[in-house]
Amino acid sequence: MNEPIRILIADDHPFFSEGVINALRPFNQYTIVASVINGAEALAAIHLYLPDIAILDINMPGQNGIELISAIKKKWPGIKIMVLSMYMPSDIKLQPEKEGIDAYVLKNSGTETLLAALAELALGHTFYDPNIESQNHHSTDGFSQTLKLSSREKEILQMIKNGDSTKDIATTLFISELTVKTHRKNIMAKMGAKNVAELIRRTG
Amino acid sequence: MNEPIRILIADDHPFFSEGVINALRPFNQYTIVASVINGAEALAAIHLYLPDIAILDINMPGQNGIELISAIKKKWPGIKIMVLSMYMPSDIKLQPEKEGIDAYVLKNSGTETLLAALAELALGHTFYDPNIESQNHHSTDGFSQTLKLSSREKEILQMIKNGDSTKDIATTLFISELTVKTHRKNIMAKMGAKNVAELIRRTG
DNA sequence: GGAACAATACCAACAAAGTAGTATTTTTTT
DNA sequence: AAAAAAATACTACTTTGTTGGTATTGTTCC
Repeated sequence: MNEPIRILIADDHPFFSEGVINALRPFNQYTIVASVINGAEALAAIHLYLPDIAILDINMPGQNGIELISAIKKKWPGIKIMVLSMYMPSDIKLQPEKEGIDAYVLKNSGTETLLAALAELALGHTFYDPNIESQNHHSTDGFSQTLKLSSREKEILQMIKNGDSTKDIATTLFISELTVKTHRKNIMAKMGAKNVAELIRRTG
Repeated sequence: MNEPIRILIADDHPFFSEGVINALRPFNQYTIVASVINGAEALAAIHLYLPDIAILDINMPGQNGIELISAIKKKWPGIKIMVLSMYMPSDIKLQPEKEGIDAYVLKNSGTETLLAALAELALGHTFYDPNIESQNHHSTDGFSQTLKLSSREKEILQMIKNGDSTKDIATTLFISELTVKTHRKNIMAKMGAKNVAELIRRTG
């Protein structure tokens, strides 16, 4: 028998983690070395246990999941990252590799999908949940541009989501309202949203 | 030994259900009689198994969780309803009893909270997760009116959150755009929001 | 029966957001 | 150094959303 594959799981919903642990119990090629509930604990636990695979929920409170992933990949490039989430933001959906995500699985998929993803990771491959396509395909589908937002755009998106108006944003960022409008327009286009409500739906 | 308390669990995330089942396994006063993944299956399973307690996720795809609850309560008034959810919409938070909810527990609470809630239900009491208070307290705090929305307002709020425009809403509800605008205005006032983004922040 | 609430509809004025372009400068990547 | 991407700013126009009123009808609560 080979060495078991060491897995860390980070999710702020204890029952969910327990469900995953339970699902993996019969397969002794996998060992759960730690189960944590936020990003800070995840970093500490990785330092301590050096898992082969980190299973992360990217919608945890406190910090940005994407930043957590890049922090992990920076320090420990060898660790495979699996994102296990409720839904997948459309920008990530299109180029998960760029964010350092080796696999993603939807939470409403079952054990089979999780096991398939783990098996692929063990082989050094990637795995992206096929169910993700049917999740919410909106009008943008058909021709998909590079939907990745620039950091300025992400900054402004965040402010929009906070309820800041174009004027508010222009004032705090010391730029013209017109510039903010341009960013806004580009964000909308990239995310395929036609108003703020849709924008929020598509970006969590 | 008394009869075990029969529980049904409905959640569209299999791992989560497994986690709950696993957490309850050591306590043989509880039996999970069914685990389903949507509202329609829940109704069928209740008909078949007549559980004492139904644990429901109100954010399941397909149908409205609140409507599911009232459907259950209408046919089977004796069944205790526990809502187990990621977050709690602020209107429900304020008067859960009115919606027929006997207990609610946040998904990021642990086994202890779930067991406490089940114990209270078994005694015929209600239980509302205390962690819910700290979830999101925003600027409106200080003077809190009765923020309860009428059912029409809740319906329209939901459509706004879905990204529907005033015109869209008027068309689907067969009412005047002006009426929708009035509702919109009243919703904004009751929720203390000045734009759609804030509205969404305040209502999960 | 009266008071309060809910749902409907309207008006007017204004603010903000969204659509559709062009264009310049700076930064980053190749 | 050239190319590409990002950030900036502008014009002009359309649509949607927000504010602040009034008003009628029906329902529900006391």
